[in-house]
Amino acid sequence: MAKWLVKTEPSECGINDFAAAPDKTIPWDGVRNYQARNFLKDMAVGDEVLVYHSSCKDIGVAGIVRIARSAYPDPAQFDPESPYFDAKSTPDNPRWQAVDMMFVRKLPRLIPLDRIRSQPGLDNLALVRKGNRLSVMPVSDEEWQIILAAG
DNA sequence: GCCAACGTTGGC
DNA sequence: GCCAACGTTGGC
Repeated sequence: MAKWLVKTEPSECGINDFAAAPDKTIPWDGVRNYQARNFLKDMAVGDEVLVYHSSCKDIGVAGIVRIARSAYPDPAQFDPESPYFDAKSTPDNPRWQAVDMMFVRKLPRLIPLDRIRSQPGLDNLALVRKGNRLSVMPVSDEEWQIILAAG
């Protein structure tokens, strides 16, 4: 079972939104980067995902969710009203994918980015590499352990 | 708010 | 196919 990390702005959709509706699936949509999209396609039901809060006051890993539905065409790409609309995408040949996620748990304390940065063994994790903007990334079992142990 | 780093676009 | 210009990301 693979493991992942996703970045999100908590003002948009953070761990608290999952915690507030623990029995509901929440679509993870709006990813508009090809590399991230390809990782979404690799996600399988049951995979666990670290939820990382970015562009906010408390930056870091805030909780864990899991994949409830594997990749399907992101409906937002077909909606002209949506900020995620993509005129070059068609239902026959959709560019962008979404998955559904579900709450697992909130960490007792957020694991701040600088804590994660200071751990040895995370050199291959895109999150801590300089200038990295990838918003969906794989996390190895070892990296997963290191990150959670830092909390 | 600043700005470095990045991905994408589009002219050539 | 190259690459400059542009818009966005995201930490600080």
